[in-house]
Amino acid sequence: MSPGRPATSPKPATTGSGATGWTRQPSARRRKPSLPGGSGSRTRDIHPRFLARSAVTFLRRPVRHMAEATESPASIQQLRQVRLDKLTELREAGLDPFRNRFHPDHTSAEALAAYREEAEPGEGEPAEQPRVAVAGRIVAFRVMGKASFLKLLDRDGRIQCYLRREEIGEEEYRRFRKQDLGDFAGVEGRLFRTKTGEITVAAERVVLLGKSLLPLPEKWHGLADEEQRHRQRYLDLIVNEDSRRRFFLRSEVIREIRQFLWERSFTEVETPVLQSVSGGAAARPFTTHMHALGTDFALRIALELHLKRLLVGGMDRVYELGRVFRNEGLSRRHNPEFTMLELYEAYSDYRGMMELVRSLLQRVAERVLGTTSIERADGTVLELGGEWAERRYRDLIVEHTGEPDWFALPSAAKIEKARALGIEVDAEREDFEISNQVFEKRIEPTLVQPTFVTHLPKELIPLAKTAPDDPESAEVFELCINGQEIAPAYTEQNDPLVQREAFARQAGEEIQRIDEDFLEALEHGMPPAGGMGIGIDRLVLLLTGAAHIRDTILFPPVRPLVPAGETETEKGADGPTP
RNA sequence: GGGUCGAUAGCUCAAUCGGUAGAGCAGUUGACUUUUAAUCAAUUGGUUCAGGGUUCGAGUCCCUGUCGACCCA
Repeated sequence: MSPGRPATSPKPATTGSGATGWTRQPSARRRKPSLPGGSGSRTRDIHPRFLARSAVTFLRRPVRHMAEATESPASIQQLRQVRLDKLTELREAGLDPFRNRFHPDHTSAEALAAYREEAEPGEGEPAEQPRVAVAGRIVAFRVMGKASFLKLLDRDGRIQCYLRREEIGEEEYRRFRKQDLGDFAGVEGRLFRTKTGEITVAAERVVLLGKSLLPLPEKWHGLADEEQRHRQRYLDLIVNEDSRRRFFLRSEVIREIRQFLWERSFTEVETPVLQSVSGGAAARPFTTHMHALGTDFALRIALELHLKRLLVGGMDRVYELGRVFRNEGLSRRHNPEFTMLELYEAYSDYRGMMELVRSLLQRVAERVLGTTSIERADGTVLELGGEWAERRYRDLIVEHTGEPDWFALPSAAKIEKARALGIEVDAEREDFEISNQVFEKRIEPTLVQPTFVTHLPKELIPLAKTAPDDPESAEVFELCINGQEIAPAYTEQNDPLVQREAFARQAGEEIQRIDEDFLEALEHGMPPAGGMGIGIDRLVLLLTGAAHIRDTILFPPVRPLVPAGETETEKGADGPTP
């Protein structure tokens, strides 16, 4: 009986016909019978999990299909088999398809820059161009009879190489024509300019450095499937130039930030990711268990409380650039795991932070993009240069609600007004929460050019000092750019008694979540300070105009690929979360 | 959680009214010594996400499920 196939199948298996080696003997029949061949070992030696999207569909199938693994993606197995055969041929010819030693002395960009324009041939002067050794992945391969062109991709980009049979020898040339897209190769030769003007390496030697067994995605359209781009980011990086550039840029942004803070005498530190009380922000933490101490821990949701302990300890200018975790929703602008910069400067305040964040962002944009003007996809230009606007939170609310006495209105009137603005507010909300809904939904999206929004209601910000000129407000700002919050900054609260009260108000019933250890640190005395945070992922989003925060994260979270039926136990073990 | 849309060859995508599942790239074979999305000729490759239903006949219509994208909460 044909396994897994109903007896009434419209395509009855043709018995025996699949027993020959299907990869080497493509027969004349146009349509293969249902089983690709009896060579189970050939298809079983790679788990289908590794076979791109076919893995997704394969693994979602009912378990009974697992028995028929040999029936799984035939075509990709054939492509792979062809490359395996080439690998064997190479080895039989005494060549190592994964050889170790090749030392490129130029990257692609360095090689292109090394070309000497003044040594162009003509004028009776023979071309005398530098000899270079480059290495990379073959991403284009054009064979034209006795000569071939190929393009190598390395960290700087692409460089073209030109191979002539006459130059590298018949045997070597024949071998090289068997090279596949995706293989790594090293090329040595002199630079020249082709008649279409491209600077190219005229190969004198070509070395295979690493064979690839699986095909690259399509060269022109790249990899389009969003999920696959995240699961197999390495493929995305190879074929999608935008993505490649964005991640190198992200690294440069971080380097410039470190450099800037170094110049301003900040000390970089690392504080614990695992914390017994995760504070410093209002967010649901991820929880875990430490066996050694027999205690539950939470992953940090902010860096703040530990960095302030360091202010107490005398590290006057301190920062951390690290991952924080918030067990909340995923969206275009939110990822549960993200990278944050937090810095604290003793004897500074929110005004000092304004100067610092503006200098920092202007410097980063200038160094990384070469300009402080950023054009969005819709044509709007974000201008980071010059001075930035400064608005009070209350003034913005009054302006946008058209209600001069907004803050004097009773709750019911506020809710009614908010609903009239199309904001859903439930009746249980406190007054400051209603106002903040208006701010987040209606005002923030309008703040496209850099704007410091200052004097937020102090209920929102328990870790900042009260503004001397406005007892209802905290002495803070939120920097908004491109319609979203980029950086909050405070004049930090250093009065331990006021801090304790604010924590108690915020914690309400959950009094056990107050970080007593932090309060004790404050009681030893903390210098006055300004503090600030910047979401690095959002900053990269802003600088690159990426559509989604996931596009700024190399490996964003994805649902694990697990064969159907294996997830049940895990679900059971974890239990439902309240 | 709700709504909308989607899943077809390794990749990017077609498939008219429900009537023989196709193309380009990649692969294979051949031609070609300055190409560049090289070109030309031939050719391999399919569980149309899964399960059920309607029908003489389903990639297409209906139901259920899985996964994903977007919008909303």
